[in-house]
Amino acid sequence: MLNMTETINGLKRTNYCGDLRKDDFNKEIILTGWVQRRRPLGGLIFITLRDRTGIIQLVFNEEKNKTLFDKAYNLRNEFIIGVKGVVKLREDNAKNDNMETGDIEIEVSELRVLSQAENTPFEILDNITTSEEVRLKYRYLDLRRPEMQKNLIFRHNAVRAAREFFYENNFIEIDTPMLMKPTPEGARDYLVPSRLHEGKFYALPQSPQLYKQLLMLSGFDRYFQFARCFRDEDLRADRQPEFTQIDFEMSFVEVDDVLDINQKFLQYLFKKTLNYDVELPIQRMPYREAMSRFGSDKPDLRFGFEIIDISNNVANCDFSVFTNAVSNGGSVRAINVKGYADKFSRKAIDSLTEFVRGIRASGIAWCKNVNNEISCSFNKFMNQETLDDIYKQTNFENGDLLLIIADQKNSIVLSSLGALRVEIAKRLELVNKNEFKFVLITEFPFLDFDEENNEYVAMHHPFTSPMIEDLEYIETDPSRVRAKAYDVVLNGVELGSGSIRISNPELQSKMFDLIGLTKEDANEKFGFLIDAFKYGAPPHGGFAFGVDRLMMLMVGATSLRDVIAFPKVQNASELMTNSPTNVDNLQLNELNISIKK
RNA sequence: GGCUUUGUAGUUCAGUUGGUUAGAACGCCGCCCUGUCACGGCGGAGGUCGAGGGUUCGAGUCCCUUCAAAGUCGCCA
Repeated sequence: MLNMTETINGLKRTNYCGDLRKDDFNKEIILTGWVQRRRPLGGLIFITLRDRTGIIQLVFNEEKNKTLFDKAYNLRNEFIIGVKGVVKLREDNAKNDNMETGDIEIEVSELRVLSQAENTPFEILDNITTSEEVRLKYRYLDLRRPEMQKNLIFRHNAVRAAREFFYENNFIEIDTPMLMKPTPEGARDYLVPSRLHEGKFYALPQSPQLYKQLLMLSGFDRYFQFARCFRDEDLRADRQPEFTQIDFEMSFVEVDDVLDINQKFLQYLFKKTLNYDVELPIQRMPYREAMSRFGSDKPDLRFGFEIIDISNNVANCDFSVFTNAVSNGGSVRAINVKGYADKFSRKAIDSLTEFVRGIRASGIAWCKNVNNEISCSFNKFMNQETLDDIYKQTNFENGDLLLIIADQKNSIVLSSLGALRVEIAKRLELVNKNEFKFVLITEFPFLDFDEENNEYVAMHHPFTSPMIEDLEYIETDPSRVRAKAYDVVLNGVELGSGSIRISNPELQSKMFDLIGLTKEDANEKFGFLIDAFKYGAPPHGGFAFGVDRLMMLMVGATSLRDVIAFPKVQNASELMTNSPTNVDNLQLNELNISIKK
């Protein structure tokens, strides 16, 4: 086996496979690449050669060179070869219109086998049906597939465009530490034990938040960074424990300035990489409006089915499910699946009910109008007048399906209807991957009430500035206070978030106070920041985009794993290297760590 | 931590109320083939049915435990 492999000495590549065209005919060229496919036809052998740019056909003719032909006969898929040859035009009847290089082929004069290859566990092709589990175990093979190469090269181009944008807009690129002080608030930290400080730990950054604010205090004015971030929380299709952010911060700005840079960046990026025009200004929507119309702070605006409050219409009917919800502080709300009533059989509605039960709603009440015949799951509980009132309120007409959820908790009504409208759009195949609907969600609540611990927590982070006009409620009605915090949402996915920060030390200590952080706690955790603010802080604010999510949407992938070279799977392990793993006691002893059995 | 789905050849799957030697396609190997490009034709190899235990005369199929993967709720300042 070994003596079959040859060296590359003296064989210097002149071209990439996918770049050659018919204008190159008669040129002598040298190519390197992977054997995509071998097609022997008796005295002729065709080889498709692949590199990162594409594929091209090589041809070997037994009559012209028997030794070379025999060598080519022994090639197999994924062998790595170098060839010298001449570009030939194909006869008209031998052209392949499905191939970029289908007008030409290479008549080979020299062949070197640079590496042999065993049969791969799956074929190196697009449109394979191989499970992700197998693909990830052999990720290095999966990454040979043109689709994956395309995704990662797209990502490279996007990152490059992003850097250009921020350079051109006067941002300074600065790295912040990967080993930093643990922050028990928010997501769980990935901890790193310190050898030199027995029993002490660093944490990997969840975000460079504090450092970037300090850079503003230092006067860098505009900073950005491609920041790797780590959060030890459970995974989702759009959530990896290790991810990349385009992180930036600006001084002497207000909300509008940050949002303006955001939308200009998106416009630049989409134009440069996809040649797609993002129209400015991007629509803005206050948090409260997003929640009441779409039941989500990351609404997908590619389809309708907005949420309609019918609490007032049903408050006095005889259906206790509705009346109980309303009288106990909750609500009854509906979405009108306009024009699709005939797509939802009784069974389909049952499965939607199952779906919402999974998100804590107790069930769905429904009305259906097919061919002007109305069927309704709750009409026996109310008079015609009330029904007509509901129909009018929801614009319920022939062909429509009305789905109603009632609960004593508004949050359950809204979030389940919000999830339901997305699920319905998915089932009706109403979502177009090539359509990009942006929305800027603004005026997030300043505080979030944690029912479990009966306390207020900062919704964004404790350095977020409240809106000045709401400050008067901060003692009397804290939940009413809105923050100068905003998100960018694309097609129902949160692409990133940011805020104007507090730059006044007194306001900052008030905020710590409000979220139940004592002076001592605050000093212990953020003393350096509080100190820093004493020496002067410019007004500042910033933002961070999730690069992985952005790439996922831009290439039309449904999982982050398709735009990350070596991703983690659902339980946060990596199938290829099989990490995390046990470490030997020597390593643990040095760190003074013992594992509890 | 909870819920749902999945696990059978290298890969993707089928496998009936529990019943003979577990099948197909693609891939792989061999032979034939001078214009293929998802080449074609003929022949062949390939299985711990995720693992362990149980019920049974008999288990891929039923039960229990466990492992792995996907989605999701909680969680993600």
